Parts: sequence; structure tokens; C-alpha cells
Amino acid sequence: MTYYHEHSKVWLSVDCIIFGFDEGKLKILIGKRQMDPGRGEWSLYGGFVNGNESVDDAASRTLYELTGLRNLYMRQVGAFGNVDRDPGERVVSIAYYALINVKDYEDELRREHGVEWMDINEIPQLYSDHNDMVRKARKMMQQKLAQEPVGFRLLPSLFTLTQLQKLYEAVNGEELDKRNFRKRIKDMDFIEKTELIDKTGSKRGAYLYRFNKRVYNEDPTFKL
Amino acid sequence: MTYYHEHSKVWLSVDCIIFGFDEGKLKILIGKRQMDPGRGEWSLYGGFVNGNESVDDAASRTLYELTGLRNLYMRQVGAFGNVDRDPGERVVSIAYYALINVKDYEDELRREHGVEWMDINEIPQLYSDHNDMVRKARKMMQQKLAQEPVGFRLLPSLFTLTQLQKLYEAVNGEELDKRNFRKRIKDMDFIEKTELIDKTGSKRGAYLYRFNKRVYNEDPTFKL
DNA sequence: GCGGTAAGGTGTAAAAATTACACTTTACCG
DNA sequence: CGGTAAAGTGTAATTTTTACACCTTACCGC
Repeated sequence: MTYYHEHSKVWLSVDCIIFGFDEGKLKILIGKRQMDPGRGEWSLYGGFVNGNESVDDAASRTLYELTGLRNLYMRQVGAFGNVDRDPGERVVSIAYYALINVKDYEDELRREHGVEWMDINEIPQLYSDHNDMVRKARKMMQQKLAQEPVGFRLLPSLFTLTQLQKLYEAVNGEELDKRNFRKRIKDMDFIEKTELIDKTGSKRGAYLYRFNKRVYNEDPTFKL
Repeated sequence: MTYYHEHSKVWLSVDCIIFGFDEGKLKILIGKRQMDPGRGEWSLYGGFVNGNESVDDAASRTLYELTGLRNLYMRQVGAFGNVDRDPGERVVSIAYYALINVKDYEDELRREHGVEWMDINEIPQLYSDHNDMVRKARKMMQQKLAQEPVGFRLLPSLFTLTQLQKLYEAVNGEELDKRNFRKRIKDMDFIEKTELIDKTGSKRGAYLYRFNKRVYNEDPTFKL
């Protein structure tokens, strides 16, 4: 029947660290567990890996269940496999982080799932080893954003330079010089200025910019 | 009995990408599979995760089985979970990379396990998704070596500056300027010059250096 | 014992990247 | 029509990075 019968099987789950950027703050989605074990504790949103899907697919599906969004930017954080990480059974979990534009997430769907946006710097104690997952995800995401232009996934497709700057400040936890920041952006051909103006953020209004993936792919150089 | 009974369990394995530095080249340990499925194909060394051990522990144990060495520098690469990655059964594998000093590995033990050192740039096609694991491990390891002084794990505890430079050249696949390299090393207080001289590499002999972990921990700053 | 050889070891100047820093413009609001 | 609050803009100093060539040393073989 099998080559491996002498070894024991485990349950596999996925847990999602979903990053959003709102009100100038970096946030993630967490909710209170609605099932045992750990009912009532703050927790990441997760799910189980089915027999007929890859682990990546399970993560995509779980993200879709929660947000109604597909093709999110998503990366694996790693496997968390301490023996007693789940109080009841042996469950190994693969953590993934995802970047979403908060505005794309319908608030009703969010409430249905009982999750909310919480400031990354004010995360309470979470179920099991979820705090470890969040820490590692944040570190990886921070590094990724410094090396590749994926921060746009956290913003609307049109954004102002101030928004972009605030995003990077929130992610890295440090303020940036406005002029130096804008100088760097100007050097990146794949960040295109449009003729559109956003007036929600100021009386004067600010030019809206857009990320041009095609241009980036021609010369994928990025460093902030 | 369980909360999760409606989901299916999977086998969990670990696979090891073991890096070594020898003859000026970066190498990893691979061997020909001695069991089905995939008998005879080149493969990473791996093993199964037991019910009573964490995934990290399984990796440590597997590394110990193969090398006889404990407390190796080891980091998780990630979970590989395509449905059909194992031809027979559903097996999800967690890959780890490790850094070892080739001289610490007894050659007899190596031969017993039927593994050999292969140049990282000449890795043949490997069993299943092992080439993906190697690629990702190499990228992660490369990045780690640029950010933290862990390259020493690939060298004897006493090493010459030329050895160290060759190591970084092999890891990054590019030559470095000798004077600039040595200038940088001199700025790192935790790389200590000893009075000992190595005469195996040249007629003149070269000073041996040593990594001082304590000094590094006092001021953990590193950038190559 | 001496000339060849092959790796060890050393400093400086030019170029590039990064940082620090302050005032004007604009349009809404009361 | 004055106050306000965010948008937008350039330059000089500093630091970091790069490029580059020659002398030293000890062994080896003749």
C-alpha cells in the first residue's frame, strides 16, 4: 500500500498574516477564535490543507474564503511544527503572508468572518504560536518591500507620493526625508505620474502616481 | 477524539541542503536514492518527521544521522507541498539548509550514507522538487551570509583572509578586490587576527584569523 | 646560494551614493 | 482675504564605494 507506513501522519493547516495599510498604519487581520481549542482567543485566520490541493493552493483558497479576493500577493513564511503547538492534536501549520489593499476588502465580508484590522504594533497575545508567525512574517515582508516594488499591493492602484512615503515609514518604523524620498522615486521609471489629482488628502491636491509593471519588468531594479 | 477529523492527514518529511566549502568551491551533499520511489535518482538527504518531535528537531536529527554532527547552523527553507511531489503518497516536505565545515565530516560516515559533495553550480537533476529546494536554499543562504557573519560555519575555526575571501566569492559567484575586502574585514572587531600562521596555502604563510562570537554579540553589526 | 615562483600583504585618490536641510505654492475654509 | 495645512522643489557636505599596482616573503629547484 505505501512506502512510508511506519511513520505517523499529521494534520496540516495554513495560517494567514494579511497585511493592510490604513490611516497611515500597517495592520493585519485577526479575529477571535470561534472554535475549540482556543475559543475566544485572538488568532490569525487559517484553514486546513485538503488532500487534493497543494499547500500554496490551500493558502490561496483560505485567503479567498476570508477576503473574496484572488491573486493576492502572497508568500510563504514557513512551517511551524512544534509538537504541542496545537493543544489537542498534532497539527503543523504553514504560515503565509499576503498584501492587500484595504479598500478592496468589503467590510461586510470582514465582519461576517469576525476579523478586524489591528495595528501591527499593538498585536495582543495570540493563539498558540501565532505571534511567532506574525513576527517572522513582518520581518520577511519588511525585507521584501526593501528589495522589490510590492508595496503597491497595499495601496490603491493610484496613489500619491505622500501615501507611498507614509507606507514605507509605517513598514520600516522610521521617518523618511520627503525630498530624498521623492528624489528616489523620480529615478524609478516604473512609478508613473498621472495627470490625475487627489484632493482628499489636502486642499491643494496631489498628483496621483501609478506602478507600471511592464516597465518594471524591462529593468527590474529597485532599492529604497 | 479530535476536532479535525473531517480533514486528511499527510506525511511530513524534512530534506536537507547541506552546504560545505571545499577546494574553493561551494558544495552541497547529495546522494543516489536507495529506496523507492525514485531509486537511483540524485537526491537530497532527508527523513520523516516523527510524532514525538518538532519539525526542527526532525531536521536536527536527520542532520545528525547523516553527519554525526550536532548544533549545526541550520535554517528552515520552507515547506514544499505540491500534491504530486511524491509519486506515491501525499508527502509534504520541509526543507532546511545547514552550514558545515567539510573537515568536520568524517569521510567514512559520508561514504556509508552514499552521499558526496557536489559543486553547487553543477547540480544534476534531482528527485522530485529537490532542485527547487536547492535554489531557494541557496538564495536564502546567500542573503544570510551578506547580513550576518555565519560564513565562518563553513570554515575551520582558524582561517586565513584568503580563504574567507574565496568563500564569499564562491557564495556570491563574483570576484572581490583583495584590498577592499581586507579593508572591510579590518573594520570588524570580531574577526581577530591570531599569531598563528598557516603555511599550507603558500610558501610565505598567512596569518590565521578567528571569529569571536562574544565580541560580535556586543555590537552585532555586519555588512559585506 | 640564488633566481624563479606564487601567495601574502598594503594605501590612496576618484567617483558615487547618501544625508541634511528650508522655503514657496496652492486651494480651501471661516 | 488671512490662516492653514499639505504639496512640491535643489544644493552642498559627508560618507561610502570603487578602482588600481607594487613590494614582501619563503620555499623550491637548479
